[in-house]
Amino acid sequence: MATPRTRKTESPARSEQLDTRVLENLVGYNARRGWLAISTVFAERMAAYGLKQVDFSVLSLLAHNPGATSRQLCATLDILPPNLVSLVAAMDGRGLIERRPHPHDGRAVGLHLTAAGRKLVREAEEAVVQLELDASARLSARERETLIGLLQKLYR
Amino acid sequence: MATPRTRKTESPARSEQLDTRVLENLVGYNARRGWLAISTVFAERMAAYGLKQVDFSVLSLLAHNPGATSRQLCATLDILPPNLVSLVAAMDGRGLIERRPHPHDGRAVGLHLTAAGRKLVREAEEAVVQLELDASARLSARERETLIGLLQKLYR
DNA sequence: TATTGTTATACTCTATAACTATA
DNA sequence: TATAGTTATAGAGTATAACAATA
Repeated sequence: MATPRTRKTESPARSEQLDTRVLENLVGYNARRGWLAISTVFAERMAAYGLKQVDFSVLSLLAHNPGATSRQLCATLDILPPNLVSLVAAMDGRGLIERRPHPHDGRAVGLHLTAAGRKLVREAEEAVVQLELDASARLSARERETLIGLLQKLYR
Repeated sequence: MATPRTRKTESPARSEQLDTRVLENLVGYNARRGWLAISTVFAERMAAYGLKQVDFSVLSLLAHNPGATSRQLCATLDILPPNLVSLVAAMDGRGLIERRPHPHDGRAVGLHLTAAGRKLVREAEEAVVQLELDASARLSARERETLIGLLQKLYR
């Protein structure tokens, strides 16, 4: 164990590494650490596109769900409406999305990617797929699928 | 562009649910959602003990690594030193931990659980184990182990 | 009366720079 | 010169209350 010279039960923390066995048996702890690892790579690579994780999620959803509303994005991504406002405004300011009146509901606004937005999403999705493969390089394709399936059992 | 009633490939976002297939194929997205799900249950149940996730991690680490220093906790949990200060102060103020001079390094402070701290950790660890089982109830014991192992391949 | 989108705001979490005392 | 712990502070991220326009 970690008993350098003298006692054993009193001061094991003198060694550099701590015993993390309890935490390492928790799904929550490991899910957070795993997410954090990927998150770091994501931030590094996607800075080139000026996209954070939420930004990417929103743009990608709009690419595959043209005309989606803020409310739908919030419900899908577990974001609170007030916190989406500035994000959407920023995307609009960058010319990546357009707000059009919703065809069936005068209160709502349909969000659509612009041509520039579609181009960026295409590149960004490729970059994310690659970054994910790199960040999970120690997993086989089969393991990666299994991991995703098990994670979805936690929240879906 | 947006053809409201006739076409079907143009405005799919009229339905309530959005197509999330791209995001659902990403490990990062799923790890975050999975962690968030457990995180919610954790917050609900552990409020009774006055412990957030970091608080629990720190106390649990100290239970199994008596005399660990702030620096070691920071390195282990990926916390920045300034952000641990108030946490440790709070635990001290609640009478859960004690700061003792480090035996071999005059700069460092060894952190130790008090009797009250040890009692709380014992109860809290039991509660967390139970909460984890409930939050991952849709996983078999084997699946839970697999999930943890795969997550660790992402960061360890 | 309920819902969409919004403003304003507060609270928490995370990050950076700089200081002190020891090594 | 480098490290452990700390202070102060800034910036993200997340939360609530309240309002206008529309249903």
